[in-house]
Amino acid sequence: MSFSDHADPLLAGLNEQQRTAVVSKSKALLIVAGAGSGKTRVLTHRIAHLIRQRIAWPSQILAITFTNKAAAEMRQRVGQLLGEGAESMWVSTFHSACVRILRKEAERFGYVSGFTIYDSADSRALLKRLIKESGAEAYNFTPAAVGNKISRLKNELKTASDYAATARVTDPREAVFVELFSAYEQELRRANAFDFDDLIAQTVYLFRAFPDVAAKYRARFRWVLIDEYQDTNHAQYALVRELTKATPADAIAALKTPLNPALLTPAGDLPGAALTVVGDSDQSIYAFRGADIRNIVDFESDFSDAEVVKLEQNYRSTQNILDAANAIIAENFDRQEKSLWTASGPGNKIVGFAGYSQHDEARFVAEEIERLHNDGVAYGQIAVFYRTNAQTRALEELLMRAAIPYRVLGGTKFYDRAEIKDAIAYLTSIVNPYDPISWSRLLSAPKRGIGAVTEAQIAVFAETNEISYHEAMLRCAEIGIGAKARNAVLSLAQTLKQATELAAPTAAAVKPRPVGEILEMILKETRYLETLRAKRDPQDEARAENLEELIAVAKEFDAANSGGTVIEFLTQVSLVAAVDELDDISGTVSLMTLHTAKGLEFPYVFLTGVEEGLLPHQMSLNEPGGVAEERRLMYVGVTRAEKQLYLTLASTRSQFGDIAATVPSRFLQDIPETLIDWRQTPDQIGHRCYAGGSLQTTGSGYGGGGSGGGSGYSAGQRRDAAAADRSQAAKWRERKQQLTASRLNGKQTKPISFGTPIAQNYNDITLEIGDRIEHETYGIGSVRLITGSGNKSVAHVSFEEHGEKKLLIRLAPIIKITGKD
DNA sequence: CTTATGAGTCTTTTT
DNA sequence: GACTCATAAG
Repeated sequence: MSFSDHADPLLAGLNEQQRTAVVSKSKALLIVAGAGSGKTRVLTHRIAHLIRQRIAWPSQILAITFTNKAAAEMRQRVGQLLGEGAESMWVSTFHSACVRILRKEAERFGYVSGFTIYDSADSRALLKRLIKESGAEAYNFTPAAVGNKISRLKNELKTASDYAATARVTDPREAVFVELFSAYEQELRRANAFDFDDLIAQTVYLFRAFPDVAAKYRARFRWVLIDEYQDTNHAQYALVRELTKATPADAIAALKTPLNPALLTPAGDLPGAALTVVGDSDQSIYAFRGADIRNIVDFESDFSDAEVVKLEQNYRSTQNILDAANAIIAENFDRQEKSLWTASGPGNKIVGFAGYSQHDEARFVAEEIERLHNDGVAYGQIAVFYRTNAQTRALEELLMRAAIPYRVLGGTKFYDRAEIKDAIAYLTSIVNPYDPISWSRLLSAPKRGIGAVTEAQIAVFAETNEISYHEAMLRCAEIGIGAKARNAVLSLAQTLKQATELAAPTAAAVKPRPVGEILEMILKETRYLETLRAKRDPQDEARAENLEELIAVAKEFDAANSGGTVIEFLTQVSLVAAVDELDDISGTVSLMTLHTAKGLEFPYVFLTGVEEGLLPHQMSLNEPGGVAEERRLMYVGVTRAEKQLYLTLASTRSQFGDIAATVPSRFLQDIPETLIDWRQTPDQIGHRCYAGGSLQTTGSGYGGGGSGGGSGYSAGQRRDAAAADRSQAAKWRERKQQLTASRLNGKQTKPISFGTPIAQNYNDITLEIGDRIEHETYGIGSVRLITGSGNKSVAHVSFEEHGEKKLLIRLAPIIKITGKD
């Protein structure tokens, strides 16, 4: 501690670089912050410093973080440093900030402030309809694929007409895609809805189309700070540029409300805001979402007077962990040289463990956690990471068996559950009765005798008369719907009307009711909870409980936001991220994907599934830069650990009941051997085991990818395996066949409920036209036609009592009685 | 119109 | 293996 600490308590305990970053007055500041280098601390202290020194008012600060959780934390920490005055700062994610701006300015460009935010499921539902309507199925378009492409384009700030201008119109597929894209844009607008990507892109368009709006926000936000800058995409980058641009004098003069003259230059211009970005290109892991690493790499050339501060001292991990992390990331060639170091000593070696199967791996994790816990480590200090959500199954199973309290972050999110989406659809529809997605969803939740036909009739009526779906329902007598359906529609319409009245009373003097109350009223009137409870299924009981939980969430919201509207509640709900759920981790082990883990730290970290095909993931291998990104992902995972890191893998991994041998991750080999203390090495359990005997059950042809020799394959089989390995598509085909085969085998060994003769011939008969067969339920019939081949052969059988049926020969419960008559 | 069943499809990461 | 989709039966 030097004596200058006394000059400014905000600088106390900071190192040289950190201080430089905190006090910098640069208009453009890049803080290159290695993992664990205290960047959150630097950011919060920088903001506090700006305010404390009267360089900025709190209201002039816009700080963008990656998650709402991080935002809340930052606001709280700044508040702590200052004692007060942090309320008027904007601290939020890109998405939340944009929603706030859009809600305020929506009317300017034909939207309503109560617009709906479509999540990816909503977008897909809309696209599905559009694909069907346009007949694009013929071109093999799937909602997911179209959605991804549209998302990519929107992240590049390309509209449908932009794209149409560059697309090869001669390609019919391209032409159809352009159609879909523009239909999608139109439908969103008509529904008064934005998708996730729109939130950013439309804000950029808003600023570009309405200079006075842009000027207003530029004048307000004089200090813009962006965290995790390496994960910004082009649209976000453009947004930052728009916000921090200088504004010419004539645009200022055009403003309705004049600006504080102190902000302007003598010539009357508004200079650009000061921009601080924090990031680490080694931790860029969202390229699949359009994140462009160049945003951070090119920062210095983007802003000619940029100052760069590098934070390389790590305060989080032991040297052993850092050495491993450095060794892993050093293999990425196009990076800026940076090496983390710590003063905290080598610490424990990394513990490695290779299990026989994912269960074995999970068992090790569970046992080790138990051991740690017995040694006095709190569960909340332990985290388990994995590459894919599917890996949670084995982990959860073993943790549960060991009675270890755990919590899965992300995964099947609360708000993704069907019953929750149903309830949310009601609220959404109340706020935005023009939104077809939520309306269509609530129609049959719960089932009330309104089917596809009735729905389509009402929808058409609403759309042709340009009225809301609610209004169309009220007027359903004009449509000519059957009496039974009509009653259901009318009663639902009444409920919606009542709810709308509660949420937004027509009389100005009446105050809106709290969200929890409205939700309860809807669930009561629609008898949704009642219907669920009436069923015997325990799953439905769980659903009812989830709804109760949602009501509790709504009431919590009401309590925390007095006078909070349904719109605000919905906004909050639609923008929650996985980590935002991480409020109380004190008593539980945390399970999460490597992506979710970014920005977090834990004393004890298990990084599981360190295998080829998983980390790096199979899917990344064909993508340009894919493996480099996977490497960064591994780096992120490793650097989350403070005290102790575990790296685990399994020599076989089964997905979908099909067991495959695995190969240790290439990243593992980059870590110096001396850093790892193997409890069980991959060699100990390696390929010998795989080659030993399990091959019979997994079948031939799937042994490629390095499992190599030593097996009982014939030369021909091995050649087959190699050939299959050569092409991805062939591999998939091969694998699918095995899957089918293994299922059939499984069935054969199980006791079969119907007559034994059928069981014996279950999956291995050949049929010809004219054969007579007996089916378990259809009885006797004769084969009229055979289509398809191999496993997929289908017999068209005409049954004596049930007419003609198509049966998959391998699967159908049939027995051949006689040959041709 | 709803529900049950069988077949077919897709498996990376997420604001 | 989980989920969706299409189809047939209730």
